[in-house]
Amino acid sequence: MPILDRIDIALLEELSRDGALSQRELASRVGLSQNSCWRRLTRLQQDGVLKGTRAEIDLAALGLDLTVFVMIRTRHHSDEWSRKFRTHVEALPQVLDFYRIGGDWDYLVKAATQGVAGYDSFYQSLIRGFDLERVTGYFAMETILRRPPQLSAL
Amino acid sequence: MPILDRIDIALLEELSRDGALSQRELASRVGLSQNSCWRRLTRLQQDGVLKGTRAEIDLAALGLDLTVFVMIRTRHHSDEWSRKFRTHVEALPQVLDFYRIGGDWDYLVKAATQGVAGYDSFYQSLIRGFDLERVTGYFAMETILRRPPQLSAL
DNA sequence: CGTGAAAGATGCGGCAC
DNA sequence: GTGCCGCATCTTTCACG
Repeated sequence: MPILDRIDIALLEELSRDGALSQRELASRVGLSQNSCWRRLTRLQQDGVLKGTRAEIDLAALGLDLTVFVMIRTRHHSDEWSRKFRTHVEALPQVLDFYRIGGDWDYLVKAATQGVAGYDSFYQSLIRGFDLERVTGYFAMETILRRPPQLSAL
Repeated sequence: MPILDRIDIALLEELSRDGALSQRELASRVGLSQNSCWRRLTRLQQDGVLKGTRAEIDLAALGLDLTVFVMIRTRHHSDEWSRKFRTHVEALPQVLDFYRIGGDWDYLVKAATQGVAGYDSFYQSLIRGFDLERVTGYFAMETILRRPPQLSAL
């Protein structure tokens, strides 16, 4: 685990808020010269702490206005069934995140669909051909908060 | 809702995979001149489709190695209680996402903590002072997939 | 939509401390 | 480890076809 000082933390927080910051702007915000800042950045990238930058897209503006969390319980736990199911889920374009979880469910899927109609067709594709014990979708009625990690938690 | 052609979609997909792409590289990938590409980008930004770019940080490399989804049901639904609860949750640094959801729960919180011990102290802070009917945390045993929106779904 | 051009901003790296 | 400085490259904005 790499050792990070306060300046590294500050760098990461700034970049996780705005990945398009110029190195000069970034350097002045964290109180470094542009060059030192650049060297820290390359180090953080090599250490694998910074894993790249992505543009954020407004899904609702594209019609993908429903976010849904789908909890799934299955009766099958063989490697082969599991592998097939993963391949099936990954092939569904509406899927954003896919976790194997503990507790009284097996999988959690986060998906974005075009309204409830889009969810229904997604749901049909999801369960087709797979023997699932229970599937429940929770619709996001309101996104209260969505933010990058607060490294002050460390 | 803005109208997007195939080139816009391709632009958005490229940038959602790598927000640090230079405009030259981006232009050549989608088959445009660098100048046209720039004009489309500024349009997409003004339309609010592109909402900025963020660096992605490897949480596990910082010790935040446990991702947990917390489902919450409450007995209180007044505006005032709701406002206080939201303020309380937003103040917890471990919180990444916070949704109000439908179905048999009221809220869903996604959080990152330092192991199970970190989750326990997060849980204690979360419930302190609030009368919650039921709180259940689902640990992510494995992150199978995490990806930007697949605009081919449109 | 493409081309060409020009000004200013930026990244990267060498160098000295 | 830090800051200073310069060059090559890139972004951004024109005018024009």
